[in-house]
Amino acid sequence: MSKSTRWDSKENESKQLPIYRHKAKLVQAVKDSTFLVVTGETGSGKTTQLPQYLHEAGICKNGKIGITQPRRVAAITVAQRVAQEMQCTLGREVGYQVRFDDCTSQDTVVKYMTDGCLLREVLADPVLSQYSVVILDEVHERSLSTDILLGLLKKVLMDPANATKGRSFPLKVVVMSATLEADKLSAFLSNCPVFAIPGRTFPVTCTFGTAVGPKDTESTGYVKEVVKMALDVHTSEMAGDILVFLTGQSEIERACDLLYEKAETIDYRYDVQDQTVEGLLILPLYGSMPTDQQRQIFQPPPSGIRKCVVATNIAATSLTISGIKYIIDSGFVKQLNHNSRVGMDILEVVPISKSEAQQRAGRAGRTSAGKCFRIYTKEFWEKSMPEYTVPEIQRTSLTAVVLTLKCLGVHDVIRFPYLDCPEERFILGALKQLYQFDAIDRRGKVTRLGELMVEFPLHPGLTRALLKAASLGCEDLLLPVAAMLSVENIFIRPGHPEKQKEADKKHRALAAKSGGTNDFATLLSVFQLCKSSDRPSAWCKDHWIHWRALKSAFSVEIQLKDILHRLQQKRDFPVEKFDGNKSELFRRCLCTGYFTNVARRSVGKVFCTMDGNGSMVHIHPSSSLFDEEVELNWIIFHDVLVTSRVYIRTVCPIRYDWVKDLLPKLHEVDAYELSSVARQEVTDEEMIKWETREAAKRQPEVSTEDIMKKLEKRNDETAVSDARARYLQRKQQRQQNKAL
DNA sequence: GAGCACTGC
Repeated sequence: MSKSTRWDSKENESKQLPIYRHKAKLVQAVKDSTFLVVTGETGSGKTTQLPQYLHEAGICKNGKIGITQPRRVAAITVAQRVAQEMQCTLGREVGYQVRFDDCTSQDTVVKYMTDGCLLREVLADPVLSQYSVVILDEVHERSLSTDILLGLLKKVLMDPANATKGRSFPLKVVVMSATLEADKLSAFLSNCPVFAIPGRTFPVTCTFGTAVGPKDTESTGYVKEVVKMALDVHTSEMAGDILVFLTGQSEIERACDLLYEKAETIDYRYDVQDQTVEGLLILPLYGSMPTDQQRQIFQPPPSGIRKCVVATNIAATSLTISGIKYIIDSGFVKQLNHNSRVGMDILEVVPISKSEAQQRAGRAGRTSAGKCFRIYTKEFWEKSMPEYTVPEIQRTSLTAVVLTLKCLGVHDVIRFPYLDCPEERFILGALKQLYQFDAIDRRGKVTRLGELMVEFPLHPGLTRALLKAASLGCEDLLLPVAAMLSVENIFIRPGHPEKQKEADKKHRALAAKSGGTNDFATLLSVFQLCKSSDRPSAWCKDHWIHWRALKSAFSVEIQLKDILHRLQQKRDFPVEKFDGNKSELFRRCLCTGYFTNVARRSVGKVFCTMDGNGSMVHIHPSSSLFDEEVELNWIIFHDVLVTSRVYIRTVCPIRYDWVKDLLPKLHEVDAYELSSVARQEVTDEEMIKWETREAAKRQPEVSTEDIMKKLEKRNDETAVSDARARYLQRKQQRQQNKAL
């Protein structure tokens, strides 16, 4: 086939897309208004075609067309396809930019990118002077970055003073979403026009089951039910692959084991409805699985064999498997929720939303009509499942977001135009933490340190520790640690008990090599050992270390180092001196970033946090401090894991002296007082009043009683009663100790 | 004495 005919067929293909008939009207609609909402289900062609139409219409003579995607792979693959359709080399007229991979050039006019990348660009150029059109795609997914971009663009463009500032021509914004959220988006963007494009998907019939009722919101019995249903489908439905949705790795492995076991007993002569079906291929799928094993999922099964993929939510949006005709939906998902009261992120299993259930069902109708079997009852659907998934911005810690906004000149972070407002206490919590890290001052203004911090793609605490290390000239200790802590868990723990023992032994040995009492030091040593190894991937395999994760830690470390060196070129980068040994230096730097996560020994392996909540936490058995006998009274920790207990992982022993001056800062500013700072409504009088109160409150050592008083003032009943219960418990314990 | 979904900069 010659090149031109191949392209002709591509062109015909794109002419058959539902969007093609609306080409002229769509281009006109973009020209006519500042904001435009475009809706269309998957398969309408909006992502690949609209940028081409706008390019053809000459809209990019002033500047680029930028299209955001919530995921890297989407940005890359769509750019590849569009470059092919436009017959140009990828990276020239059509390009993409994602973290660690910039495939654009001077000529690039159609630029696909991740939403996070565009947000970074806004930080450097708030009016996006390089762009003539910005298209936000997949807005219904409500990713954190997309939500922030939406608010920023609204704020910039709705204010006529901003619209022309720094720009010589107007910016157009197109917001693309699935049908459901269209009206809400239009209303948000001052009732801008909505352009609806019909989709091109096949019908999926859904049925409800009997296994999970509204009272079973926390049961895990659904694994068995899901397996039963999968076998039922396999034996009674016509040929076509099955996709099962569960919540996590261990659950998936359990389900697969059960399926193998039961599938063996099937007699294909009598048990199976469709006689062309002669076997079942069972495949697990989850994010931390090795990539080559993931690839297997996409290969079509041998003739006569039905494929059954048992997956996490990764199969809902990130990966598309062709040939799926049947969906089995457990109705649950694992979700990370921020709890502002205890200041912790907790990963929990929760019922999915109705819109998410529809999204899952839709995975069966990509190539032909399909069926979706929900194992939960209609009553569960009505009573336990919310209409929509709570957007990320209402579920996560906002510390980094608030700093970003403040650096963009948005001082009033409470009345910022959010599509859905986060709870005020989430914002106040973020402000409090930024203040504790010296990123903002008492009036809520970004400090010099805050300006440096915003440059790093890290959690603010980690950034704080890194900057401290840099000012002391020991950044080489912290850069790898920061990189290791910002990628997925690098320690592999297999399911089988024998291998588990072996992996644990290797991990313990690695910890021992770095002293055996500091998990952060272990991370540093793993990073260094692997990096200096001749065959790093083999080294990882031998030590039960996740090679893919470590590889990305290597890239992150390089990126962080680049950012740091760039900032150090500037004149006023802080420089300090320190006399002491390396281990102390290392741990002191960590303290600067983790003094919000200090805990003191209570009894045995139980520690008590010092953040005002006084929560009881346990050292996780994976920590090298778990079976350490040495006297540890004070520790800092990286994160919390709530399972059968409240566990802290990645732990490091410290001395009270190192944090004693920092600790009062934890109680110095109550979130309530910061609320006025957040709004920038403080008058001088208020400020003086506040300062006086603060001065009165400042005491050499913070006692539990003080924390109690503060909590009571907050009028947060649960917090108070929880804290009181804990306080009484501790008091009792002290008395018992005294008696002994 | 162990249970981490998924993205993204």
